[in-house]
Amino acid sequence: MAIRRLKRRPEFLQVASSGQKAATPGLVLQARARADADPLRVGFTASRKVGGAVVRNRAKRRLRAAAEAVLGPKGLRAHDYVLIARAETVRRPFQLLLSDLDRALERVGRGGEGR
RNA sequence: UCAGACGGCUGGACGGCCGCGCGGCGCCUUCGGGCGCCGGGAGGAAAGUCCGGGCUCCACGGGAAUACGGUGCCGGGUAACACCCGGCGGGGGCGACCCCAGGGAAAGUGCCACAGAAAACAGACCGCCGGCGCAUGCGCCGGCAAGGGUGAAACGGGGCGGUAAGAGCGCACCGCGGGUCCGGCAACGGUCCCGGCACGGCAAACCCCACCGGGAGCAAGACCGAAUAGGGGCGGCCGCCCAGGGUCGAAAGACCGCUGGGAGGCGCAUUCCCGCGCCGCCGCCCGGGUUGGUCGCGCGAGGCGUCCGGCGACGGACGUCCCAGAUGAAUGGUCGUCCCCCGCCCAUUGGCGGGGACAGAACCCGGCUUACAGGUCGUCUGACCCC
Repeated sequence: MAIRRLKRRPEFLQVASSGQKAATPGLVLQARARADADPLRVGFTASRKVGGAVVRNRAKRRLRAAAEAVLGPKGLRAHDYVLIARAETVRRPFQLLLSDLDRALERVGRGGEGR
């Protein structure tokens, strides 16, 4: 299934300022509930701190693959998620990266309004 | 076999599962799109953005001079270059080869740290030689610049003669300068003759000479498209000088940018000469397009192969292929097997763990520069061994 992407800078800023946040060794997750009932949306961020262009692209691709696997079945409708890459994102074994995202999603969901 | 020089190629392989974006075809569609099949989807540097072009828009009238920037041995290659090839000159290496910003220093200005006596019209610290005086090694006077010392560099080099000691003072050689002739398209090289040391170095110091050069860049630019500003048209108001015209007036004159010209200001890199364009305020209408979308946007100085010309860079002919096109930015994620490297354990097989370089297209080409684990091929050089 195709997940809608966040693309505009204002959309990212909105999630960062008004959403919730959970940090794990492999990634940082930000989440925000929207008023409408549209499907969930997701965005990816990898700053210069992570590495050069090659490393940042690879980090985004791994986060995208993890989002397909975890957010697809478990993500909430009408939510915006932003996954932020860290230095570990590229080196972390993939199974651990998946469980990182799983736990982060749980922690964020507990604080929010739920389904 | 070892050591080395130069040039080229390559940049992990295979498979399973799950994906991304592009194109084509087919089907479906609520016209937003969806599904299926097929095809192709990162680099040698895609990097730095340092040169040269294509392309696009802007500026674009001519001449002279100036300024600014760049290039700098010669010949060739090329669309072009600061690139490449072949030479020349200088330097390094036993050699294969490598390195050089390599025009002009008798046009002028300037600089040459430290050290050293002295750093550029020469001069004399230690010294050398002669004379005089005496307390025989010092003082004074004169001659000298070969020797020592300093330095990146010391007013030709070292040799013979010569001399009190010395000095191109004399001689031959080398260097330097001028000329003749020969070879070469040329840079330049060589022969012979003459001169008799005059002309230190630095031009990546200013400078001089020769040649070249509009500006900005795909966020260029075009189209579709709410609002604002600028632009065009109409109406009104204001404005320096001259001429024409118009209105009012009997006239004097007054008024009117309606027409032409001038002055002034601004622009065309600067200056000069000629030349060209534009010219303030308010209202209404037309129109205008930031974000967004579409195009630009990949058939090209194109790749590969064969043959021909050329020492080579490269050129030509024929055949053949179509080969990324994203825009919060696709070209992948993951697992397994194998390959290579490293560490540890057993140390024969083997086992465990870790690692696999530099790096990601953004309009496109030609170069340069920088980064890079490893593998591989070819040519050549020097040593040693064998025949």
